[in-house]
Amino acid sequence: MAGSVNKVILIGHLGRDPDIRTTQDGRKIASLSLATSESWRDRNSGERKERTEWHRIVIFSEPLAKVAEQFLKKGAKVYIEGQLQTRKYQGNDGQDRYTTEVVLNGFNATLQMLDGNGGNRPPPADDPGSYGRDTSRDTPRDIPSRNDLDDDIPF
Amino acid sequence: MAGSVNKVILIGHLGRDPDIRTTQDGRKIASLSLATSESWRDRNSGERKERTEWHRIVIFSEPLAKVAEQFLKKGAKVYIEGQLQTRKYQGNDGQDRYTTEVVLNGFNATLQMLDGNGGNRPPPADDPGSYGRDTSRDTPRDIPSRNDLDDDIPF
Amino acid sequence: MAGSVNKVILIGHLGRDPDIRTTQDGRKIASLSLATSESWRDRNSGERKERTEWHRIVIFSEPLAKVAEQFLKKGAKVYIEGQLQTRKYQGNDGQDRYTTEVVLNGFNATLQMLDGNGGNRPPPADDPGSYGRDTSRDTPRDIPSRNDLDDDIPF
Amino acid sequence: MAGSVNKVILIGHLGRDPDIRTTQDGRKIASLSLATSESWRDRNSGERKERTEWHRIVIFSEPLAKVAEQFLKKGAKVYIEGQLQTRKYQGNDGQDRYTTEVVLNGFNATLQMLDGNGGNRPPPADDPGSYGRDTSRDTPRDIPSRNDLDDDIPF
DNA sequence: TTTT
DNA sequence: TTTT
Repeated sequence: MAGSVNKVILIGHLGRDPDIRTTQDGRKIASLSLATSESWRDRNSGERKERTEWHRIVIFSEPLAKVAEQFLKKGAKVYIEGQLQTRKYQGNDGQDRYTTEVVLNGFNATLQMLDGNGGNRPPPADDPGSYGRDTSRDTPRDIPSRNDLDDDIPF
Repeated sequence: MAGSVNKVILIGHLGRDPDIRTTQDGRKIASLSLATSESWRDRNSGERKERTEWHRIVIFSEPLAKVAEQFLKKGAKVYIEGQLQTRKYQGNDGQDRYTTEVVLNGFNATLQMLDGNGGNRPPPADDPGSYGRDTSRDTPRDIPSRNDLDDDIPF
Repeated sequence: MAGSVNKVILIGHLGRDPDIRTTQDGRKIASLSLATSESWRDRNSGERKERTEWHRIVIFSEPLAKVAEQFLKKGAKVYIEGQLQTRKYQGNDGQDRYTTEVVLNGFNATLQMLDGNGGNRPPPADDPGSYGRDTSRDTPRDIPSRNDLDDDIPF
Repeated sequence: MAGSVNKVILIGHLGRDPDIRTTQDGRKIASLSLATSESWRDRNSGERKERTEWHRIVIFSEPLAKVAEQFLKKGAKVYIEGQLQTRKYQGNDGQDRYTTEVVLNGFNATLQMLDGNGGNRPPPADDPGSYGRDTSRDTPRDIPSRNDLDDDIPF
């Protein structure tokens, strides 16, 4: 479609260590569970409210997946730029289900660490601290089909 | 949480006319089905590929919902800024399911028409053409609980 | 710096045809003059106000520069994603001056046409209508130094 | 203009303590000097390059200006969402000059602290840590005219 | 499941 | 200098 944009920008913390998988043809894929929260004061009661949202992040970009593997850990604060994708999968009961993910496929994706050491682990000697855009895979053709994944459980 | 960001930016076309509902306490809520597409040339085959993604947009901001109701129609091209929210609902089989939506709640939300007349309808005399940020409802407290909605089907 | 982001997102109209220049080593660079406007009703007087902002866009990404050259024209509506850069130049009086530009250098840049024909010109037979991210030049090293430009007037 | 967007998203560090001024009618305005950096490896030489960009941030939104005054300090890491504005001023030589700023005017603006304590100062007892969108001033009418400022030097 |  |  002419002039389409699909962009997600998130800043939040990882709820657990990155999950790293390998496709049948040897590429690494990282999945992150990212929390964003907002808090506000209720107009009526005056009490403090907080709402946490959990996001499923899937990193198909291999350089970014490797960064996630090496440098991110539970608790890490990150900036993420990706796009929304919803995919169908079969539930355990055989029925179709859908899940929406924030996909980083290198074409348009960014991952930035916002704390010094990517979580609660002491920083490695070669910790990049920051991280640029993946420039090695930059067209959508690089998105592995879901069939490449050797998992049978959606997430 | 300190320093959290949850932002979605989309430009696409409506797949159908906006769906307008009314909460039990009389507020209007609009739902949009928005398509974004990307196309690229396959690195190997050289053939042209296209992928369309459908997004469910829910407008809790009443001014923006009214704009949607009055001015948007199937085919309209829009710019949307909102945030990601995933909510649980009961499937027909009684099981928990989840759906992820792009929510415009006035606190952080934008809706802009990018074509002259909001779709394939001739423009009304008072067509605003553009549309600013909702400034009348600007805190999360304005988000109606899902229980306010008189629907029993998620979407 | 660890975790830095520099991003500009604009939707507006071109005030004139793109200006195309060629560097000494043969690369094309396009400059755009882009208007964004906002309108609102004054809280006190109740009258309608409008403010237009002009942005100087510089496209170092050669694929995007070619798209600008071929398909954009005065009046075209575009979506632009780039980054802020301020550079120093010598005024006619020999004094230092500064100008801030929105730079599209392929590393992080997007240009999307939002109207069918890129302005008031009838669309060419091969009008792409839309336009993807530049993926051929995707690191900052591709930014031509200003000395490459064969102009002596800043803009 | 129909469907216009003017948005800047920055993550960087403050180069100095915020500068707080007061308008003639008593409103606070904060100015920040914010650095963003990018680094990459040169394609030819293979050496590591870094480029730092300095941004002038002007916070007209009074709640956000107060947050800046109370909680930000040289070295603080912040997320900023604002819009581009270029204004004319008179140089010391009487000639017109222009400066481009990232303006946070409450209508569309966000300021988030990304480190615990807003810089190198120990966190105060009531440090908010994070900070929501200004919702008390949300229309452009709140932008003080530049004439309100009691400065005669642009920055 | 994170974080403040 | 654009656009509505």
